[in-house]
Amino acid sequence: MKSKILDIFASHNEKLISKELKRGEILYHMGDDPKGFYLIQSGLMGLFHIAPNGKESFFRIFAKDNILGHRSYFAEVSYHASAVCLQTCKISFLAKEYIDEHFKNHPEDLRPILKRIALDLGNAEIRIAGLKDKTAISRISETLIFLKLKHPNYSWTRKEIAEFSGTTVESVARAMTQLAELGLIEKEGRDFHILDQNKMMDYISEQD
Amino acid sequence: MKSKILDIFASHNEKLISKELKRGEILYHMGDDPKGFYLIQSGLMGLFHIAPNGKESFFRIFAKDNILGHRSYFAEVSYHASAVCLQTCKISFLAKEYIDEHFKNHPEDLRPILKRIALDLGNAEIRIAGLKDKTAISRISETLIFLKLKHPNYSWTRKEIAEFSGTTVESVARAMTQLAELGLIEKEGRDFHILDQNKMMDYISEQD
DNA sequence: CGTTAGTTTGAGGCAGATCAACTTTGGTGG
DNA sequence: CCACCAAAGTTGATCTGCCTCAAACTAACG
Repeated sequence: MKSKILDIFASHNEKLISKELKRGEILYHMGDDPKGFYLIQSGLMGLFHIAPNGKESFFRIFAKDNILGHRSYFAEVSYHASAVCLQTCKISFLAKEYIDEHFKNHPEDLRPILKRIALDLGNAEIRIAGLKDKTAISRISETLIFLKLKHPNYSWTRKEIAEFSGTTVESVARAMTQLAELGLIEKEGRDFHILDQNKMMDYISEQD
Repeated sequence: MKSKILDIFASHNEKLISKELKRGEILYHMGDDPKGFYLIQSGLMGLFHIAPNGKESFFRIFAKDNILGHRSYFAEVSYHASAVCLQTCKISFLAKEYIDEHFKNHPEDLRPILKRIALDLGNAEIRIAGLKDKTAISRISETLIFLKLKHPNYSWTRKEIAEFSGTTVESVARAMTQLAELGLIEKEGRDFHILDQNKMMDYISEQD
């Protein structure tokens, strides 16, 4: 069952503006005001926060058929993070006015978005708790599973893994070396594979 | 402008179940399945996560006219945290079935809830970033401002401040001593007052 | 192949947690 | 009303996980 959100884009075909982004390009910046929704047709995007001191945090991933920019639109605030292209993307943009109109006519379509955001809020809060009660290697292991299972073909960089797990590039390198020695993952060039997810989950719970 | 959510409770007056909770009592536990919405008539509640190793995280505050249990209901998952009474509460409970029905008939009422959750998601993610890029004293200072401005009459404990800021009781005590010496806050028994919020904000930005 | 971005490894430092001992507060029951 | 005492808060000493800094290595792309 596909989200009804796609229908909003489908039914406004002639109003859509297409964009193409290459790795590293930015779709929108922290602090910008939301102008509408972005639908990812293909590729991979990440939502990142950059602190005044330069430290980056990686909040969420967006892939094909995901929408971007919806949280700030509904919260009625400017973007709290920047949307960055991880892998060449084709993106459709639909302006605010059409979205306003759509939800006025189809308020029941709010529900799948509410569900998505409610899930994301739960995940975010679990990550807050994890930053305080889990070790670095445990968060890194979880992140490897999460990112790799979600996008097996994309070769995640150590930096992305670090920013998602709330650690550093060096800690990720050390953790991955250790996990490889334990036979839980396998390194292949810059990429990696998860060899035994169950043993890895067990390993995570031991780390307390 | 009051949220329309209150109307859902008002219009189901005869269906409501009243509860009264005293400090420390639990409204629902992590892992329980949502059975409906809770509306706080008076008092103060907190949403807490307890890790296997015993470490607690304080996610959100709920006061008069706030609803509780809505996130899990819309996410369609069990509670990810426990709702604990901080100050004697009067609470109304409205069962799921009435809520289902209400939103089927009034899907436009989803919007204020979506807004609330979208804001909470933003706040949660900003807290994730802050745990990595801000110092302990900076997070503690922010937490003092946030908690005290939101509920000036409630005497927040060092433990609550610690669990909200992602630090420890001892770090909070030390930070508060320091902030008092700087003339930014004033300690009065176990309670405290913020003397100069602007200077305190400046102080926070210096901590990088 | 050469260049550069990405990765690894080592050494060292430190912010903040932990552990422990002591003090203060404020509620309550005699 | 006051004395008591358990809970809350403070302070000092120590410890440690992980970050930081630095330097060498290597994959991948043009």
